[in-house]
Amino acid sequence: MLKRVKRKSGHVTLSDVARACQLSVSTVSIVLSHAPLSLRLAAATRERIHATAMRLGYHPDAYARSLRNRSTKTVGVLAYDMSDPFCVPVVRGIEEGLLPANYFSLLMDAQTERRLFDSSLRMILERRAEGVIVIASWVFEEANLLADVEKNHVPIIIVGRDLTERRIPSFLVDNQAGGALAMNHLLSLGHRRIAVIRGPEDLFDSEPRWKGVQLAANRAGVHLDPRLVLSLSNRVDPISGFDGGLQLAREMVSSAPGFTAILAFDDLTALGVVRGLKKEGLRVPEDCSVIGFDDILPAAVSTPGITTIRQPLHKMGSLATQRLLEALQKADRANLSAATPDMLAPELVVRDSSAPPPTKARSRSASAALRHAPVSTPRSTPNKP
Amino acid sequence: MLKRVKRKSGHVTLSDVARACQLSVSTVSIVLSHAPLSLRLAAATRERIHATAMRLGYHPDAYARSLRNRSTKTVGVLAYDMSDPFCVPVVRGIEEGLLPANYFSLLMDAQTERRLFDSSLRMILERRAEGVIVIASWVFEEANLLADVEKNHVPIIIVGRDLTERRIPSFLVDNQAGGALAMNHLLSLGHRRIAVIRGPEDLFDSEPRWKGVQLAANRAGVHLDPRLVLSLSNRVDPISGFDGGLQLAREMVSSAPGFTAILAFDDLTALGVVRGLKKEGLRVPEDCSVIGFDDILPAAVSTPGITTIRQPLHKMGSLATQRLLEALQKADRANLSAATPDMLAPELVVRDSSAPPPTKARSRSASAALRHAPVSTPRSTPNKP
DNA sequence: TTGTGGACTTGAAACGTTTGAATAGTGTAT
DNA sequence: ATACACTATTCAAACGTTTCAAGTCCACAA
Repeated sequence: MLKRVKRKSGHVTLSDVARACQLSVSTVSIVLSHAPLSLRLAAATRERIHATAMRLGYHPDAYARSLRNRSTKTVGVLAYDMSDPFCVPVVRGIEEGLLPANYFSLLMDAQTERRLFDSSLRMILERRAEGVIVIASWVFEEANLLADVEKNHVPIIIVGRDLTERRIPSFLVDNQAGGALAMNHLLSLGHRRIAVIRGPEDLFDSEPRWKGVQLAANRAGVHLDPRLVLSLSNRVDPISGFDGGLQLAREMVSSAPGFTAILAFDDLTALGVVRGLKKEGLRVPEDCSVIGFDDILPAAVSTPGITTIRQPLHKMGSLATQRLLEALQKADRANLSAATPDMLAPELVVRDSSAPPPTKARSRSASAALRHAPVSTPRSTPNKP
Repeated sequence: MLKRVKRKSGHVTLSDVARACQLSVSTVSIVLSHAPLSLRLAAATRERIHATAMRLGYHPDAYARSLRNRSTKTVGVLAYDMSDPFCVPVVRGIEEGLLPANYFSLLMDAQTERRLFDSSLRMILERRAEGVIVIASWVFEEANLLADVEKNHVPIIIVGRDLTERRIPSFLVDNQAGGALAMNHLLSLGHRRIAVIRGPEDLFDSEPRWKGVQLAANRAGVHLDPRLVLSLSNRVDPISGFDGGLQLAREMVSSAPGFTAILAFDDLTALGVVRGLKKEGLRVPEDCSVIGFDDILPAAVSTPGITTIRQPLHKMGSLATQRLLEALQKADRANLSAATPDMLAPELVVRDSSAPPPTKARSRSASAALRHAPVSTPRSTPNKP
């Protein structure tokens, strides 16, 4: 039985090891932290110290160590909502970037709550993260905490949203290019009467994506029927897009049928659309094609697999990390700043939810189209091809 | 312009605030930490201190504070893989339990890698978490680090796996009941020729789930054709079940057709099965019903929605947290221990992937069944109903 | 004996907090 | 005047580390 001194915390400390070895704390520290001095120590002593530390289950106190070293090797990661499948690959990308640099991620989940966003950021600051990566998709208010981040000279980077207006380096997908990519895919399959479900207003991505969609349509001389352009309402939680897509798809089928494809704001919306179309008796892709955006897991594993525009989420995370680490490398720790966002190229992923439009003869959708709304006549535009 | 002393770290400290206020560090600390003594201080002073702290963007150093207070208010959460949709709700449940208690979660993602599991646990220990919750689904080796956890008197709890053999409190779903629930659902719909896809051997859940399935089948006097009982191979990553389900479903259709339902090990497997059946020209649920297990997001948003056995993931997380917090409340910090696992009741969630078996007259599946393998004759069993 | 130098080990200060004990300042009753 | 009781503020030590400067030994050369 060990004689057990009344202890404050249950943790084994350096001095516990030192006592057990009959050596000073300094010596033990030198050995266990592999300081250069340890080479000057008798090999036998080193051995004894290591053995004892292992036997007692010693683990250095990161808090004391960081205090002394003035370095925490920690990067705060503030995700807006970990239950959004969007966040997961980004976080993974960040962690994989951090690992080889021996940095450690302090992951906070804001759960789409403003209050939590603030307290998480405060936490990150208090825990002395050397840098912060924010994964933000919804438009968060001018958090005055961001000012505190700057006052404390903590470099910050944002993923998924453009905040270069505040000179914060931003990594995001090129939404406009993505919107165009999606539209062009449908056009190239031969679709002309295309419904669009735009994102909610409070989401940064909505506008540029829609712009890309319009641009591509205009360029091809395809008219977008206003009755077939609806918007999701502001989201309350990450998967509300599903219900939105389901609802809006059904509405469109009854109010303005005859479209042969739906371009949805994101994958969850697209999945909702598929469900809605099914309820209305339409098959995907035979009667109506569907395309999403993001390429999250559910899009890949549902049947039919959802054709979508992939955001390089993993890459966004790892690039942001790269950038942050570079800044941390520099001794001066100057605040990062950037004038233009880093826009990553989206990528079309063709799965089974998109196909050429039904031939008029045998499709329910196409016959409806003929009945209510003739295919718009292509117009040539001044744009280059 | 502030005169700026050459500073080691960019962080604003108590003494910065003290200097700016012309007060001592103690005074400032007393006020900013809302110590009882602060009531004895002049209101004006308090005011001045708060204002200055805010102006400078002061945030207390959690490291120094924890060091001094010997309390980190931190619980380590070690998830086996955050890209598995299984983990996300559990973590959410944990965080929601921790929040009101003013505890803070230190989330580590082991990414299904043994090496990372170890280093994450070490990290958690070094960061002086007061307790640990491990979300483990695959069988991890006798991590000797777990011994260190005990040596340091850190209570530990496991979610998703029974480790009471090592006296570690365990929260998990009652897999056997779940397996039976799934089978009974299919039976009650009228299915008699049912295929089963068992989980991989290295997954703890596989065995009890299968046992429940068998039990329910026996009780109903339904024979399970060995050709229709296949196992997933050991998983390399969380979504490998999808490919497995896809593959095995196709194999079964060609090698032993005629079944009217597939009971899949988990939701991703079920989603794979749906895809596989589709490829073989079978419709779900018209030609073949499919049931999964877990109730993860993709199961809910795919079309048809996957009928599944819901694990109360959120609840598992919050119950584990409750239990841990109770232990932390007690001053003695005795190691937790438990002799029997807490098994939570699973819940049947009926969606659109399950339906009564096709009537023989018009179904492809049924005609195949008749051709190759007649429906097994029900046998009565000695079991009670 | 007295250095001298090497090999090995330790003392002490500092990191940013908190907190019980101590100090200065100010009336007020003796 | 002195003691007393406030009020408002500060001192100093400690938490567990790391690291530089400074020990202590001891063998061996002078």
